[in-house]
Amino acid sequence: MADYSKEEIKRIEGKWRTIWDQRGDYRVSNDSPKPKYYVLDMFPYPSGAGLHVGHPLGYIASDIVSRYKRLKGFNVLHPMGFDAFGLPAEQYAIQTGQHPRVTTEKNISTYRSQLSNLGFSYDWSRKVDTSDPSYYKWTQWIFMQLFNSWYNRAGVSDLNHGKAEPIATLIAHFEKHGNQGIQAYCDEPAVVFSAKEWQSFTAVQREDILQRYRIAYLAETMVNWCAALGTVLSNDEVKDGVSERGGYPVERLKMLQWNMRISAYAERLLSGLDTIDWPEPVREMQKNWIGKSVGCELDFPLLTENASDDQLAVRVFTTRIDTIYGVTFMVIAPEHELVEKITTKDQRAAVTSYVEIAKNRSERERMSEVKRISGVFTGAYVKNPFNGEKVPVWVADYVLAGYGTGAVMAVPCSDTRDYAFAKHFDLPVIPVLEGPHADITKENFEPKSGKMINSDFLNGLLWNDAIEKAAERVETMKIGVRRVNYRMRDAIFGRQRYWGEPFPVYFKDGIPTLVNESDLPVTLPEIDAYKPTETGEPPLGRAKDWNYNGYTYELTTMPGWAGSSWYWFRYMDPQNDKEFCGKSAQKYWRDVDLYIGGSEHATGHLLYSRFWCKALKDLGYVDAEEPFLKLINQGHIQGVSKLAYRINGTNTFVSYNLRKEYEVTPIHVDISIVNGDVLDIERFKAWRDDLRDSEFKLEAGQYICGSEVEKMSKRYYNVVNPDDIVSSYGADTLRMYEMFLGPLEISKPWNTHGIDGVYKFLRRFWNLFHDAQGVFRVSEEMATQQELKVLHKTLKKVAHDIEQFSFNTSVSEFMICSNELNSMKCNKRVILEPLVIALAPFAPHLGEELWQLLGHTTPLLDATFPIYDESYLKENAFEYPISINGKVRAKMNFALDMPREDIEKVVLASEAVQKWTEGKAPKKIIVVPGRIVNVVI
RNA sequence: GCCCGGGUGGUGAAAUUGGUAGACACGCAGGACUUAAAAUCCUGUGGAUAGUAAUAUCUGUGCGGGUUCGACUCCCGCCCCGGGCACCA
Repeated sequence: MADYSKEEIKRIEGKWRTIWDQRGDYRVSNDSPKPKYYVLDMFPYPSGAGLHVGHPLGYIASDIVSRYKRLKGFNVLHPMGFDAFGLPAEQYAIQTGQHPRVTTEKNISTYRSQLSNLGFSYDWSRKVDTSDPSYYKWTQWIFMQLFNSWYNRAGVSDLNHGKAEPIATLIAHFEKHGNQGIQAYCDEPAVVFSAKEWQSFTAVQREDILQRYRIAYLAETMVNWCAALGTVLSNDEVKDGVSERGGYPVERLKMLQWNMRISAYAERLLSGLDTIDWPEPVREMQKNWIGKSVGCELDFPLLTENASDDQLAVRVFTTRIDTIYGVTFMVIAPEHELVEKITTKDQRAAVTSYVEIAKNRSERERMSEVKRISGVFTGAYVKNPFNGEKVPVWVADYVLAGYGTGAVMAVPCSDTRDYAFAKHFDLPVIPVLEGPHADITKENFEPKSGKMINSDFLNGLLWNDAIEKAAERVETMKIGVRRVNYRMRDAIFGRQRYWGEPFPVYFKDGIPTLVNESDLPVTLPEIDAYKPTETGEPPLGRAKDWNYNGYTYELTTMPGWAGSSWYWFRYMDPQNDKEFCGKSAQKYWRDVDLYIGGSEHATGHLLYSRFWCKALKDLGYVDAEEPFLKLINQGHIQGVSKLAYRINGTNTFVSYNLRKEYEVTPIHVDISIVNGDVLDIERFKAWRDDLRDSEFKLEAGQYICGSEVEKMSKRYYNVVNPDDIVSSYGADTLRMYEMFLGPLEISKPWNTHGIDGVYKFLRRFWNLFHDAQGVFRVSEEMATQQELKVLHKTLKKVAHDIEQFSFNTSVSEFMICSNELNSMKCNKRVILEPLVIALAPFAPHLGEELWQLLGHTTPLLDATFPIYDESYLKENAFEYPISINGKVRAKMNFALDMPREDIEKVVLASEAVQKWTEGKAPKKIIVVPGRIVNVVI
């Protein structure tokens, strides 16, 4: 007796997991004549809460694709691992003294067992763990390569391209020519030096210069310091002036920090987006983050009575050089170096106090006061180089020191911020554009519109032609150059934390120096507590006897994104202890064909990974310019929280529809003690001690809870554990149900209501193979045309849907197929066997069991996905809807190869059409073969 | 404010990309089996009107207009929801 019952499911699924494991079905070889296909999931951070039903959504999809591609004859790499360094384990360590390694290992093993319950086809022998020394050895090694390189822009026509090269080539150049003739992407060097000077520099001075060129470098930078977390955060970890994790306040501080010169790659990161198949929103986000703007940089010479100052000029960056005749004032950032120098005596007091206030205002305050206009006149004037007009210079904090030159030429007639500023301080506005949308005072204002006026040689031109012409003039006048600016800043690469990769760096006479490659990895030392030292050093400052030949190590650790910026390479060759990824593995797998994960990583992980991939390519270690060819963002499964309403100041709860009559505070109730919307009052009282004496105001004898859709989280008591679903329905049902829920990319709340439908389908499918007594039985008869048609229609749709990543419709397709076969009472092997193969990517356990019952001894994954045959789908006739004036009024059958004219004749002569046309000849008749016949009267 | 997505039954959603809107599933209603319930199976199910009925007609994809023989799909204007960016010159 084998009904597809709960017990039977448990038996089947357990059995196959064991067999897969023992037989090694999912081991992947790097040496195969088959074409490769690499399917990657964004690896999880193993949190203490374990997996909830939302996590596997993307993993299920990628597993379906992996299994499908294997059946299609590809050698598929489908690995899984853990992004194991991170803050929660460390916070937990600070509170409990428990070593983060211990917590992390425990969490990893929970995750692994939860994942294997779902029947994923991962090759676990390729598991990576970013916190394992054998892994982070190579993270450190990559850091060393980046430290030892610079970005050369020479020899490339487009200045913004170029590539990373070993630092030795730069030093060789310095020795011969100083830093002249170098086209490097670097911090503006304060000095230009000759070869002679270079040779005269001390080691410290030389290193100081090299740091300006290295791709991984140490520099004094403004950082986002989060005192509560005791660490710096990158820009993408700060949201609205508070930390993304925990929501603690963040302030701007200047600190000596490790950085990554990602800005050197801005142009390649941008143009590379056109070569990869990624969702539009992610590409947009990366484009915005990179923030390219093309314009001009030019000098406005300072006008002053003081003769010694006449060298000074204010350099501005503008994308709208065409509007230069509309400049009526100039604004520089409070932090601008010229503020000191140019402010006149009369204005000094006002300027100093303004600058003081602006500097002390935190980023957060500055953001929240975006709309407030403030600024102060410096007393200084510059000369507009185009028309010689005298232009007053103001200081205002709406101009940012960190972007462009920290100074703007204000054109109030075409820029809304400049306009607001001009209005507020009563500065003049000169219109330079004329057209229906060119008036800034009007609602329909459009800055890029109209024709130039009041602009001398530009008059009459369109704005974009004027930009071109004005830019030419700037260059011929030698007052400036065309320039491209990027909003993207270099990435901070250091944390004042314990649980991260140590830097392979020590300090020798104040010079940051790399350890020998043979001394990698630099392992995390044991320390007695995981918090900063009393003197404010990072936790690693507590380590005893931790040094490199007597020299002190760098005490910060690498940020969370270090380990995840190259992990897909490690999966290709995970055991290699000579290289981070061997050449031959690299050649075979090359890049990721399909990457599935959440869009929250759009400007973090996904950008850093592209950056490292490009840098490694420049240095000759990898072949791929882009790591992830196709990206899919799976949506998030949200939780449905249940709420009870407590009357303020009492222990009485009112039912949902009565809550408006009282002052109430909603509290989250554990969803396991709510049935539908009805609260189980006894279990509620037993749930928490403080609720034992609760009283209730009921409606219709029941307590009804409210609901809210929010993030699935322990904190809201709305977590659904996949293990629970697996134990009552089985992994196959859960897998199919999660796919059935809707399109992969869409976020949706979890509800278990529909899961029965999927379970019933699987049971019915199972029953096709079993007789009324539950004994396995298939017929060896030939299939009928009709049965073959059902089979091939299903195969065609399912294959097509999987390739389109439209898994919800493929599940529906299987249901339709099974319903049809059921009503035909078809139990023929020739029909059922191909369906088992096609269904197996979705329901691998069930598939494998039926495959075995059908008499196969080899793994199902070695089978071939059945090829559908169009000829079975061909109809010789088609039932045409006959529409009259757009409305379907009749249906008629015609052979598919029947000529249009003949169809027209028959349709016109038909009774149905005669009735509607009342005998009159129609205006027009349109026959779309295989679709519709439309009669227009 | 700017840039992306998206609005289809009671619910989750389909729609071969301009060709019978609502497939498939949940829920609901009715029926069969059963002493009864659960489970299972069958039937119906966007709305309105007419009819004992089979059925027929109208209406219907956020709102208003347009293109077309034909629009959920394309174009213009508006409303609402979700996501991202936010003084970037």
